[in-house]
Amino acid sequence: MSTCGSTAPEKESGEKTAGPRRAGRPLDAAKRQVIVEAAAHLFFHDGYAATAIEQVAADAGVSKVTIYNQFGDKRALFTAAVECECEKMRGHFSLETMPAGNIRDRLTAIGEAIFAFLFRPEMMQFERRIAAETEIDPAIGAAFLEAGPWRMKQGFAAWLRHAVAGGELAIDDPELAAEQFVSMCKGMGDLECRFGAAVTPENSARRIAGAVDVFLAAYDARPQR
Amino acid sequence: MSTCGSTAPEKESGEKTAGPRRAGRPLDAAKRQVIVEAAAHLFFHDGYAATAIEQVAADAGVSKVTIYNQFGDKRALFTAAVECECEKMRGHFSLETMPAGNIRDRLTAIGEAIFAFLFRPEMMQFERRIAAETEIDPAIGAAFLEAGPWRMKQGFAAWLRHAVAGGELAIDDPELAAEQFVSMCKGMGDLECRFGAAVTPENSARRIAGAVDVFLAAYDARPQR
DNA sequence: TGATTAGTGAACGCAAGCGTTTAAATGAAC
DNA sequence: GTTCATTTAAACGCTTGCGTTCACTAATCA
Repeated sequence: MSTCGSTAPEKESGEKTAGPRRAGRPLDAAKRQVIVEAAAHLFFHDGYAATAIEQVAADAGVSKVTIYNQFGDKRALFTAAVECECEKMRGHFSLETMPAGNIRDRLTAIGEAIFAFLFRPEMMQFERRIAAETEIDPAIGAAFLEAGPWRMKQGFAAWLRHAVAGGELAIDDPELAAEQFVSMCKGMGDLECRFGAAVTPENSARRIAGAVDVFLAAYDARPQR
Repeated sequence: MSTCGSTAPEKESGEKTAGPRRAGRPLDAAKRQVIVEAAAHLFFHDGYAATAIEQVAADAGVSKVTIYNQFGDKRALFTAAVECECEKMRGHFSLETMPAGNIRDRLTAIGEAIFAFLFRPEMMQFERRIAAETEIDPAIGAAFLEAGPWRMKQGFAAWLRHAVAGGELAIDDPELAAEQFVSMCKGMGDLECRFGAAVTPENSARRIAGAVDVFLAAYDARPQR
């Protein structure tokens, strides 16, 4: 459980501008946290429009007025939920703990890890919602790209650079190569998932194996034959 | 302008079941067509929830009651709009008219055509909407996959098989290879577009060129060196 | 202790929008 | 020409849900 929201950067829009010190009872940070958590769950499960503030209040065990007190309006609450989720995402994925082995096995493991991470139902839901809301507020989409895909791409590109330095791979443009590998792993599974078709484990395995094959055909520094 | 809707298959839900012949004034097929057209525009531009039936009626130059007469309710109208759009899509993309040249140039041309087709703003909008509504009605997503991505994949796989038969490419699994090529062409441009980031022509060109390079490294039947 | 602010629960005002109804006009079939 | 269903315009009922107000209680600062 992360602490996003409890130390939120005090935006001016709608939220009370907390000066050096205010008289009277302070805002309850714990409640704020519970509210954001409940809101995130509902927003990303049911959608923005389909989520009623009253329901968020009920789930959070809090009065509706408290929500308006803390966030100002529904959009601000949604933004806070997105920030919270992005914050969680930042910590979630890392390539540090990948197993050893030859380059082929390691790539396969990475492909599987990426796949497992991206294709979780919650992640698909989250992506769908963010995409829908990006039209209304582009900053939401930008925050997601920064926290998720771009960050991941940089991490994987760094990993590839390391393998290049070690003489295992020969890559001119690691960023591009990173995109290519991840894209091939996803293949059409991406679309199928988003549009409600079942993605079978066999298909996924085939895609990952195929991605490794093609990737190594292009970038292996010491081909087997 | 296609004629989708005017010869709709007379679903039982909400729509009048037209037997062999009914007495009185028949439903106006031309109006039905105009309504679907207007509805599609609004639904895919503003979203399902944000589209008011009254607005559809106004845009179509038709009474609201006529819409309820023809379609029954809002969801049925949306479904009709999706079917109409899918029908249009079926005719739109073909690889028949690709230019001649060596395999490298032809692949590049195909990559560019695919890219141009998929990244049109209307297409991105359409995809977003369909994804959002798939949760409510999975049949909508399935219809889209059938009419769009899967169809396209089959077409491209057939093209690849042809190139294999001609001795230009060496591919075991053309369906998988088709996915890989298209996925690499899209790269992260897909995500960036969906989440509101600008996709520069330079990046797109780089992705397509990179896709061709990697694809040929893996599948070229007669490598240059 | 007293001022100030947050939290609660209930009620309200208000706007949007779906789907229906009415009464009159239109148009196709027989 | 009669018959019957569709079309139209306007109005209505109804639901949902945002955001606010009120009276009251609880917590914190000075």
